[in-house]
Amino acid sequence: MAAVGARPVLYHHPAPAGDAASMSSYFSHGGSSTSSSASSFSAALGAAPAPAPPLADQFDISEFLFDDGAGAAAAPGVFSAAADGAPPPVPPAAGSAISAAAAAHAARSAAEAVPERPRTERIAFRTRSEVEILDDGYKWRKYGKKSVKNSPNPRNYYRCSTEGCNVKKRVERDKDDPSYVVTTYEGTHNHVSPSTVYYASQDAASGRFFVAGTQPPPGSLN
DNA sequence: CGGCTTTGACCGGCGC
DNA sequence: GCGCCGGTCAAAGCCG
Repeated sequence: MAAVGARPVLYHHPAPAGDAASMSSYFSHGGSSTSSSASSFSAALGAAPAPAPPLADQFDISEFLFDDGAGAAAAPGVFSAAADGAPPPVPPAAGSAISAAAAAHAARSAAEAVPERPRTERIAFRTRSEVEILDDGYKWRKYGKKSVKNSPNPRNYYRCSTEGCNVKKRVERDKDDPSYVVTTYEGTHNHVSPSTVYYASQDAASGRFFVAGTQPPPGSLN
């Protein structure tokens, strides 16, 4: 249930066993700086632009940190094609669904004159959660754990366990507020989530993103 | 029995 | 050149 693989397509897992995370919260898109104007990305499933849902106590994405080391100033297509080396067979539907937001992001990045960077997409967000394993619909295998210098909390390393998919994620507790979990995704899945896909769309007037439904929004096809 | 987690070792990059 | 640090590997153990 969270935005995965640096794209505003939300995956909802039907039955998260044990953890409280259904992607019913909303989150902010804070541009390239970690905590600035966290105002432009709000997602609400189905209807209203969402006051805090009942589950917010357990799962609440409070900050959406776009930490793309990806050179996102390139073409809008980078979001679906930029995984290390091998162009992933992203389904057309997903590709088009992300284009609107990708374009918006690319435009923003271009305006900031991002210098060349390695082509690895990275996206980080902070969630308020008791559990560190957020069920985002993908299957992750843990491959490492490390205590890092600037944090009293260990950092856990996960890799997507789908064959051929080398997306990684790091999970660690916020050193300032242990009730928050900082999750960093790196790379792009070259397969679809086994769960339902929700497509994001952007409101032209407010610039806000929202979940448009389970089919590509009409205006999102470039 | 297969897949996953755990955990210490190892390695490469970077700063001093 | 050296030491530190973050990231990954891989063997062993655990669990369903």
